[in-house]
Amino acid sequence: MNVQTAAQQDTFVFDNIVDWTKASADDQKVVSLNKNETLFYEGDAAESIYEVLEGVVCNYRLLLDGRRQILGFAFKGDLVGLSRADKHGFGCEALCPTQVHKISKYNLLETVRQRPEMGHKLLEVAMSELSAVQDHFVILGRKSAFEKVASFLTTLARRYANEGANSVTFLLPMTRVDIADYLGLTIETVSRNFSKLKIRGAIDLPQFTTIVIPDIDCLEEFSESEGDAS
Amino acid sequence: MNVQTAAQQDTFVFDNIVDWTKASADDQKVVSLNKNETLFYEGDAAESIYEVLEGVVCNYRLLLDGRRQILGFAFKGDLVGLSRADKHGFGCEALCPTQVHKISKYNLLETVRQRPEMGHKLLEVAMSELSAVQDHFVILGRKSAFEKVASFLTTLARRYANEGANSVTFLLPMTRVDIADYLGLTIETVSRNFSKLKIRGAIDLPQFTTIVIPDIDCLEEFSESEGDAS
DNA sequence: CGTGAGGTTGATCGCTTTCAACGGAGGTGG
DNA sequence: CCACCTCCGTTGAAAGCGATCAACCTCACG
Repeated sequence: MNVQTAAQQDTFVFDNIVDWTKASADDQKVVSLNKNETLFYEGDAAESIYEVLEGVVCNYRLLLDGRRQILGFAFKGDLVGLSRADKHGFGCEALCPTQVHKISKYNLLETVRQRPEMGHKLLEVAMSELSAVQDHFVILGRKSAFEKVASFLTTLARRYANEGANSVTFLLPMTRVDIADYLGLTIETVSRNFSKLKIRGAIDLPQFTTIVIPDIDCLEEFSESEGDAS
Repeated sequence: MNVQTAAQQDTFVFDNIVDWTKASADDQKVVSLNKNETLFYEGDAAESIYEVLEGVVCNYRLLLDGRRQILGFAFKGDLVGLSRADKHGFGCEALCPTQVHKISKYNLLETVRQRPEMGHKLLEVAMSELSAVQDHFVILGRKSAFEKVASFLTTLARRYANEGANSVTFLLPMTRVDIADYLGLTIETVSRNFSKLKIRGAIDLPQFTTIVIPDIDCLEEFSESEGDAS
């Protein structure tokens, strides 16, 4: 559900869900979404939760005047739509062609009732979410634009990098608008700080969507220590 | 755990916890804290969770250079320290004389294993947390300083107001520093926007810590519609 | 090729921060 | 009892960062 979730946790979550789906019911189905298609809107009845099988979705909230805040991105293996209320508190849409596994909330809760250890695991997923959310608070509330962008790319880099690797190349699944709405910035500011990171050699951008990070540790240093050197 | 939690939910949460504590164990104890005393630090072993019995605490994260982000406030009836990891991901300290109920995490998990419906309730608490967290994201990422302060006071007002009442007077449990660190602002900006709200008649401040809100609905209008009138 | 969406870069504006001075409340000691 | 001090909050002036406005670029697609 959130981009902060570390790679190991993904696997952990994924394993759990596979477990549940095998365990619980047979009315579950796969939903396919194209780029920019909506999985559900804020206010829709929250009858199901979803597991991302392939692709990326984002959760977002809108203000009345159209301002948007992206709450988090959900990658393969992440859960979306977990909510106590009977209505979704946020919208969710695909950033690229995406497949999700639709899981009836009723069945899920039934399973939890019947099999305590499932509830325990689900609780752990929810708690992972809560802790994943906290970096994002610090980023939004207390970091400069430069640090925000560096933090964001560092997190993505660690997600995409192989175990133990310190360099990585990947394709950005989201646009500059999405990044801006996630970090509480404008697209121009995001773009300028991409350039700034490029000038300093922390990243390379052979194409708009291709990110090359030669040294993740180096990039990470920019994420908390305002680029004060000129 | 979070100031966004609505009053009804508090009661709901509180009822649950009372239930658990009766159900589970006998090694639970009450911890008393004075103003500014720490319940636990970021990185401490997370062996217990806490229920606030009286007073207010805040959860916060620090950056290396001392910048602080308050993640949320926890009032009477709220839970603190829920976490999947074995270390606390944030610090927690009292804002005023406070009593908390210390609940061994081990006992809690044992209870959940033995009594599935407890896990279900705990899960609902965690999910309430997640949804409570989302307003805060919008506030931090997409609102102006004026809207942030108005949003904050509106939430507090609804928490302290009697059921159905549209006006309320209460004492702020937190300092301007705390508010600033919660909203991602400086104390000066918080102070200026308190004054701005006062000039517009949305609030009154007979003393520093006394907030008078004659019309909560009116105050709320400022929380999403930038005070564009002069 | 023409067109449009997405991205970058430059110039300027304005909100929030920073720096600084002041004021009130509470506590302590002479 | 009052002078003094410190903490917290407010207010003013100036600086700086990110937003806004605007022009241009790149690429995919018809």
